[in-house]
Amino acid sequence: MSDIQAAKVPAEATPLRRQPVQQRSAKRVEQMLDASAALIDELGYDALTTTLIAKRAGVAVGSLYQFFPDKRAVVQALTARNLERFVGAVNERLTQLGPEHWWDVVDSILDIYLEMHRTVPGFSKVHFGDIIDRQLLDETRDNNAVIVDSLTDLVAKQVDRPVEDLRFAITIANEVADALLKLAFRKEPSGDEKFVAEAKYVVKGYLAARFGERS
Amino acid sequence: MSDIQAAKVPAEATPLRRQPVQQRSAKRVEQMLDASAALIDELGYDALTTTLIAKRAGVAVGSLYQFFPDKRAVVQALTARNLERFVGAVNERLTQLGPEHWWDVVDSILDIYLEMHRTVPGFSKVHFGDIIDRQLLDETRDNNAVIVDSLTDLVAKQVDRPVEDLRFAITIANEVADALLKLAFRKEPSGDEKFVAEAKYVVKGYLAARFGERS
DNA sequence: GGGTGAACATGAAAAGTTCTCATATACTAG
DNA sequence: CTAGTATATGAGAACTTTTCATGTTCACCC
Repeated sequence: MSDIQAAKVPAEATPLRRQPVQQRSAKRVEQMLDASAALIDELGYDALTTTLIAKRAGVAVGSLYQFFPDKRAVVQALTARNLERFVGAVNERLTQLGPEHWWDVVDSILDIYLEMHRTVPGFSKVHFGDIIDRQLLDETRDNNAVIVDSLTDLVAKQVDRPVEDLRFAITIANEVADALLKLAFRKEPSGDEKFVAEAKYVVKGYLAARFGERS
Repeated sequence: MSDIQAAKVPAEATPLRRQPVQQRSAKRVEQMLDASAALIDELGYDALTTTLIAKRAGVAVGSLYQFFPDKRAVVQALTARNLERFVGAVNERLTQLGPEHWWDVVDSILDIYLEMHRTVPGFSKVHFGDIIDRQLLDETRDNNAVIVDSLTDLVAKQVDRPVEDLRFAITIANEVADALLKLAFRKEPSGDEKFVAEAKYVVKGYLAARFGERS
């Protein structure tokens, strides 16, 4: 038993070169991610520089490389953090409100997504399913599946359909929602209302058709 | 009048530092784009290097900078070329087949998109509405509108609705199709059939609902 | 409360990229 | 055939990424 305990792997797809152990370094890593987020917002991904990140975070470049293998990993970690926050917020709201109809769940989730777009630095540029992951990460793809899986479980309780069918439909819905909300934010920095509304309409329409339910 | 003629701007949003005038240089520029496409397919956008592009294209780095202001511009130009080819193919098929029902037009367009994904180097990584444009280009967004506008004209002849409503719906449909087909190609390099089919289903379903028609 | 080893911090410099520019050659018009 | 422009080139200047040897801080133990 103790063997099994001891055998727990630190992290499957570790983006970090070394996991921060002490609190001070954990804090530093957070600072670096914050700096990255801010810089991505300000300058865009291409103009991002390890030196800049370090300077903004108030640390030496070397410290950055103490934990991250390379520049990509920094952005990857930021992406992961954004995803975590999103999933966390979704879970919180779902458990908080108790089991509602999935119809409302869609609204809740999209609202959280909108909220994060508007308030979390770097979220609009770097989140699950966005630019960088597609290019750099493959681990995140599994993370994306986390969302889909959570939702699938939830819906499975309300809809009598094979789970795989549900997962498929939710995967599609997830992708559509992401694309349309991104479009909404491209049209207008704070998210064009008309496009947001249409995103909700499309997603609900699709799911209703696939789940064979009405509200 | 001659003034007006002479005043024609070389190119509004010129991604090129200098337009190739002689044929030999035009060919060289094409070679550079070909090289970029191949390298992006092989190594990904991040590992792309101006030196690599030049070497692969069989030219000196300086030649690259003779025409492109920077690395981004190269990818931007590649994106533009991909877009042009796509629009060209779409127009060809549409005029070739004559005015069909928009239902079939959707199929045609998605099929062309699939075809290009499978045969044009770099298309899956860099095309209108993809990775790089979102980050680097804003001009391309207008190009994207070209597609939407073409389709809007086409549909306007068949559906009696305000043009702006049509344009909006087609913008949405375009975005959804792009997202879902990208998903299909992420699932499987040659495009997962199940996801491709669902993409068509979703797009048609949405448009039918918005256009208030059935097949 | 002092010792010890691991974790952490640092920044100069090695390695690698981007981009420039002075120089040389190819075209094109006349 | 000649001037003038377009194009080609690659060494190197400027800037980034990444390494690493060196010095500090922390956690734990006696």
